[in-house]
Amino acid sequence: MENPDSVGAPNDPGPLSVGLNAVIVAVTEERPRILTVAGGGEDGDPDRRSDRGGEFPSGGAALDTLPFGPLDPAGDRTLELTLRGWVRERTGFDLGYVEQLYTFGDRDRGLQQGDPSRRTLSIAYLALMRETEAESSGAAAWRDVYGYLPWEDWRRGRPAVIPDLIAPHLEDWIQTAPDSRSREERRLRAAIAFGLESADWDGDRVLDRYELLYSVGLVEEAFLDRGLPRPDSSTLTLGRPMALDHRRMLATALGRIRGKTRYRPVVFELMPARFTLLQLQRVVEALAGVQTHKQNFRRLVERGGLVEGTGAVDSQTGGRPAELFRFRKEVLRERRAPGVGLPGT
Amino acid sequence: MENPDSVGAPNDPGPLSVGLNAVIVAVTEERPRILTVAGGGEDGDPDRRSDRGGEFPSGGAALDTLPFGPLDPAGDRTLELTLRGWVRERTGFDLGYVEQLYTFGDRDRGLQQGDPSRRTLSIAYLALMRETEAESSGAAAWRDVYGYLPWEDWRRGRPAVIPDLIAPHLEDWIQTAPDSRSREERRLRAAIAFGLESADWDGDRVLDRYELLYSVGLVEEAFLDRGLPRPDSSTLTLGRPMALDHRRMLATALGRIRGKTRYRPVVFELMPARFTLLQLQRVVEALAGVQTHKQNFRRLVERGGLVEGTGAVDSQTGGRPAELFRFRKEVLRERRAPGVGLPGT
DNA sequence: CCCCATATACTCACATTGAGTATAAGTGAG
DNA sequence: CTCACTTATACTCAATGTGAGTATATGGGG
Repeated sequence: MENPDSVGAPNDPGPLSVGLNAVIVAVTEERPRILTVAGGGEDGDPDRRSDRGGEFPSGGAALDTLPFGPLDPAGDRTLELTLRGWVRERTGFDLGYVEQLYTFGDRDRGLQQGDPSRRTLSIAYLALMRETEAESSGAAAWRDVYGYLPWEDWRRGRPAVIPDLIAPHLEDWIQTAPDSRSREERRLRAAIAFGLESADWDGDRVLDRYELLYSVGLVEEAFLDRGLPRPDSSTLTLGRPMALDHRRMLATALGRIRGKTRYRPVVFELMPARFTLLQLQRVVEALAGVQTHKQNFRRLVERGGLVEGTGAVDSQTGGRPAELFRFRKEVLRERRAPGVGLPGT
Repeated sequence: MENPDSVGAPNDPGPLSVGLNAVIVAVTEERPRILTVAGGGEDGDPDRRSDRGGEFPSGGAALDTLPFGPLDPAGDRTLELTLRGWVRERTGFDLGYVEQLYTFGDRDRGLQQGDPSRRTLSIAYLALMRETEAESSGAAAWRDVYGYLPWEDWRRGRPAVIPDLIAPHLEDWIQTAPDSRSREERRLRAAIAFGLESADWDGDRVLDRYELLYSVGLVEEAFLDRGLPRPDSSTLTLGRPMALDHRRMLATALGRIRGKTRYRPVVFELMPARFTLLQLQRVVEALAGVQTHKQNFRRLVERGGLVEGTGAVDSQTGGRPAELFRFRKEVLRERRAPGVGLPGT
């Protein structure tokens, strides 16, 4: 990578930069986590990252960011290889499962970077890692996904912020619609996204919810993107903010994982080679953000042919020892859409 | 758009271009169709398109291409708006439903364009249009999707090309694997993709199948991309080829539609405001590429709350008149994942 | 008025799913 | 060494959904 600035000659990067972001997910201790690096923007030059915190409007602590790497036009054959390359280079991780998520290219997504004339495209990827491989390293930190998206974790019931904070703010937003037609649109959108007014909670609509909260001004990024200072504690915002639109990327990633879990055996990318059914269940629940009936979960994965017993047992359970299972990859041949369904599928 | 070349000054487009492609889908006469334009590459300058046919290695007739538009870094606020803009400009269509599909950025996807040193990124979008709005216009043509992907249409049973041509070629490819381990991998991949060896056909795996056929050399693009001449009739290839990797984009789009139909009411984007249940069924079948049980389909959409009767009837059925239905958007509030399931869900 | 075609209603066996109850097999306290 | 406790695993049952039919309704055209 001799030309780390994405496009054009070093002295004239041109109006358009392209880079790659990675949402690297692992589940440890029943929490879904992502790999973040502190501070830094997306100027395509990782080495200048450390001294750029001052460019954030806040002037305060740098925000968490997702790992970012520039795209070298003459570099690797595929975008995915580029991603794997710089992740290995900077974190030492060899990514396993990787899939492209979405390309973010709004004109004003660069506003936080102080140069509105330049457009930065970012191709976001989702990567899944096994918890055993997920050792923290250097400046990178594993952070709880639900620290950024606290309203998404329903494992211990409906989060209190929804009725206490989100619903009232949404109601205000609905009432301030210009006309009654758009008021009804807003009401429907809010109800579907957050499961209000007799609608069911749909775990997959993570991005809808984040974008709604952004519209309503309940996430800090809504202030930052307008060049306003970071709100102090008198202004209520939800979840830990991230740099640029990285939290939107995270929301996209979580929604994708939740959806895909249902029809492709992606959870196993997050599991060690052998695991108990409870461990598997906890990982699925951590991602889905809901609890499931234990006996039915067992029936689902065992009779569904997703796993097979190994004969070995794990005695560290605190009760009766549990058999260790492994993923049965033959299931891919047997079933059209093998996944781990959850309540309400 | 004063700077149609995507990146850098007009005289120095730089090593990286970014553009948008649209897979615009409509269903007419029980066939899914896409909007194509004849010939042309992706150099970011639409005006030069007409005289570029000679750059294709074939030297023959220009290949069908998907509509393409350059990204103006200083242009519209979002990528989607850019797409809507140039589609309106050039075809007169106001797109309704639009979603981002995938970003294609392999280094060698530009080989067909004659300049391997330049990398062209393309962000592909899926757009759905109602058949009534889908009037052909100018140089654009609506083409049957299954003309490009003939193995995907199972409505009249399993396509003969699968046992006659594809399976034997795949078997050769399996046998020529370097070692027995990769032989087994190939066998599994082929079986899953094409439903061989007791595996079920999975309609959603459209992209897997296209990529497999590409690997095996059964689609013309596999020759074109290596700079070889277009194979003559003595070499068997399947389906109508497209320029660059546009057929891969089409495969991505079809897979996405098929998957999404199952859990989001996207089909209605392709239907007129009022329709009979048989019309709806035909559209769903056209996209899914399979037939369904009529009575069960009715039960599914009617009892599932997806549609509601209007009282009006259509007497052009040839038998008993059919009631006209409309989409019931309230279903979005009532059900978490309202879609049109098909056999094997 | 009868035939034909399509629409629509209803039935039935079977699989899937949500929610329990019951039993098994470890650990550690006394 | 037995009991209380914990987790694992097996089994039951009602409700719902699904695949595949049969039966009936209602138009048009000879």
